[in-house]
Amino acid sequence: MKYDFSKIEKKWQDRWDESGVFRAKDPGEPGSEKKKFYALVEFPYPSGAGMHVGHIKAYSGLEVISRKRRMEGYNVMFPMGFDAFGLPTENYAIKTGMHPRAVTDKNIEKFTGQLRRVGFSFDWSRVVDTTEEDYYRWTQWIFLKMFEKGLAFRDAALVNYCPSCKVVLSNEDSQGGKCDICHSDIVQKSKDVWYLRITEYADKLLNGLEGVDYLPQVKQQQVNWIGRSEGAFVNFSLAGKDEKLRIYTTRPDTLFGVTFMVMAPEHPLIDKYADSISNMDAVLAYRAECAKKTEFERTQLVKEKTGVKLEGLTAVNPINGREIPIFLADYVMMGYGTGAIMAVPAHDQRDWDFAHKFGIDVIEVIKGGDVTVEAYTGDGEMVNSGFLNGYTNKKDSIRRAVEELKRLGVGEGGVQFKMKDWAFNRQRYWGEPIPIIHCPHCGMVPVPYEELPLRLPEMKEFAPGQGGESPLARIESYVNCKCPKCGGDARRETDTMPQWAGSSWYFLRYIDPHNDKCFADPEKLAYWLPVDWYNGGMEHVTRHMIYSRFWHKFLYDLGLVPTSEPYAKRTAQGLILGPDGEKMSKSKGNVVDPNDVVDEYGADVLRTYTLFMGDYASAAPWSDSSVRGCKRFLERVDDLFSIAKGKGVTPELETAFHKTVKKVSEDYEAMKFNTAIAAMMGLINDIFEVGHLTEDELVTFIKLLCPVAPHICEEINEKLGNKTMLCVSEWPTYDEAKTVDHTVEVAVQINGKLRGTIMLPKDCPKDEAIAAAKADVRVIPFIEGKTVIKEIAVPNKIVNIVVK
RNA sequence: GCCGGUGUGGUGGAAUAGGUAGACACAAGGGACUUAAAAUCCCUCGCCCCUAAAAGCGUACCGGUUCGAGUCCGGUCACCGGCACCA
Repeated sequence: MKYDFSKIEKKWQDRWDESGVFRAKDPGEPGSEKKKFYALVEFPYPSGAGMHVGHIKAYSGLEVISRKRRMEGYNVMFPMGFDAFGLPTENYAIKTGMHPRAVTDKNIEKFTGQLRRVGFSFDWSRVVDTTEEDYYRWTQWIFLKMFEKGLAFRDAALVNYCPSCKVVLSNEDSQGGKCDICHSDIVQKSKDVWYLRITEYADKLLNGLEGVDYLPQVKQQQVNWIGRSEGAFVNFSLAGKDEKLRIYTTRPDTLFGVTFMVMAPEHPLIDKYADSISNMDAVLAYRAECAKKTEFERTQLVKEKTGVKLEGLTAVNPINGREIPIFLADYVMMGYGTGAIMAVPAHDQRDWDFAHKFGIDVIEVIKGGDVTVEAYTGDGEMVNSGFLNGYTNKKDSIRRAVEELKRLGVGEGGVQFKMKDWAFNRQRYWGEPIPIIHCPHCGMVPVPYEELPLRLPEMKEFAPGQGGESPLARIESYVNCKCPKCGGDARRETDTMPQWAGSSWYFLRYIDPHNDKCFADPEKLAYWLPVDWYNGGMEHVTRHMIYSRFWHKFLYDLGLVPTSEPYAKRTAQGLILGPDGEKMSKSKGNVVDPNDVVDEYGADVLRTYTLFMGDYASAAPWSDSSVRGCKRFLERVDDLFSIAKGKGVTPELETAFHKTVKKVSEDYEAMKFNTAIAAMMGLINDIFEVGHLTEDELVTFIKLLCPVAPHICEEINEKLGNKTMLCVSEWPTYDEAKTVDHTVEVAVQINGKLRGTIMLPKDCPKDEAIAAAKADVRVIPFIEGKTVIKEIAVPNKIVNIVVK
């Protein structure tokens, strides 16, 4: 007997909507006295292709948790929105001649339709769209706060530039030397760019990880991204000059092994002492050559070291007075540390390679390897190192070296981070305008807060300008303005913000999405924060999560949000691969559209399958035939109604029910949805074997299943005559004592090999279990005529008899 | 190269304070019902073996610890993710 899913799914979606059961209650409203639970999923980028089933899986996890929490009596907020600024929309708009606004609206409508059909329990009254004026007004507002505090600043820099998209990209966006959006090669270009000083929060971002419940891999990735290293700054003097060459090292205890210095080709001291450098031509040529390479090429390739020696300029080791040569080499970067290093070829492979090529001395200072063959990077006894000789512990020798540097006044301990400041501007139309005015007299002047939002002006042609100019620069009426400070003629900043901006604080706006006085009411923030559980993809745990944690911590320091961390817990779902086992993509033609699945099988089947297909955190390929298995399961659930009679319990099923309630309750919490569903499948198999169950038991069953397949469960509940909707009824409980069987099957092993099984009463004493095992007909042949050496009995599990 | 993860039937995957490997599904094969098909129901389903039982072999590979190892330890290989000349 098949149920008409298209009819009942629409019916229940409408009822949930009309009754407002999924609306989160703000402080003061009836219902807000309950404990709050804020579940957050990463809001989608509304692309023209629409959603694929991977989105559904990403939201289904916390959908189940949210529905369970409501049944457990929580006031739940589970919101949804759209991260809609960005290049794909703009590129599509340029291609088709549509306006990005129209494209965005159309895509959001499509996404909303897809989401609605799946029956998610989102609070649709809180939808945010990062491209709406009411939203980006506050994105700009937060930016101005950062500007006010000196965290948003402008600086000339070599930037990653994408010649195809005609934009400047952050390092994060140009990983691998390729543009993140169009995958063309990045080139280096000098330009004035906006930065957010995220490095100022490096320590806070790192330390904050101690107090949050993130998946260990998530934490580890963030730690690596921030990349804190402890070491020392050392000042080498330039021979014959009153000048210091400052370097950073993580191994100040290897100072006696320094045989040369390396500076980044762009190092400013080179220009300052150009007169002293006799081979300046070669130096400049080398520098020009390096400028052609991207940072990726400089750092990525395992290539032969290149470099050039500075003739006429040498450095002096402050610890032993030794005069050493200075080289330029592109393996040293201006952007990390001080742009110069002390080279210890005996104990750093890069330095060793370089020394080997240029015929420089190698001095061993740590025993343990053969430094004539390769660098030795392990631990060992310090040698050839003056006051450090004899140290064997790395920590101790470093501490001693730092003390000595300090005493001599030539250096001090210090910390470096791998994380760089965040390049924050794009020369594109479809983004938040940066609300800054450039005045020839007053410099950079913020647009007054009361004039926000600074609206994105209307344009017909918004293709980027030549040479990386923002299209906004072409609108005279926009560019030309008066300085808010002095009233004189001024020019407006024409760059826009990157897509990461809007997603850095959206979880705050959900809390109070319609507020026009501030980004969110403090009382509401105090009630809802922090986000109790945030789920999303592993690909966002460094960039998006670190950026948003940075914004949140900034707002916390201003006293504008009540918690220092935005997210109390973070989990991640795995991808859904195409049926061919490849990552789903339009070009491969292996994308599965949730609408097609809903049309053919219904939303409940789609939801069940995305959760049943495998471990939630792992990638798994889509399988059409496996979807049919979930359909059969739900049809069998529907069939339960016809065999449910009377009240009370079915004795044969009682233990199975208690076990299943326990298992499903626990598995949902651990996001082990696949085994939870398997347990319910197992139970339904048991029920059909018995042939009947009670109405009470059926209610328990559909309550367990309803977070996964809510429509069919609500329908059955109604057919049973229950007036309260299942989604607001109480989560079932179980009796721990009734989850255990009275007789258990115990395995019998002889010498560790399974030879039989025996049924024993639960908690049967060891000696009785062993006696029973020995008496088993299948076991007797294996012990007859042999000497028993040892007998092991694990209660309710196993008996192992060792014989000889 | 470094860091992290994974490796289990034809397939997706279960099972780790060490204790009956393959739960739950999918696919496949056989049967029932049907004029027939679909749907549904029943049976079989790691390998070896003509079949069945028994025995033997099986959780990437090699070795170790243990009464007992998918699980712990050492080594090897493969794949996936992240970072990458980071001083």
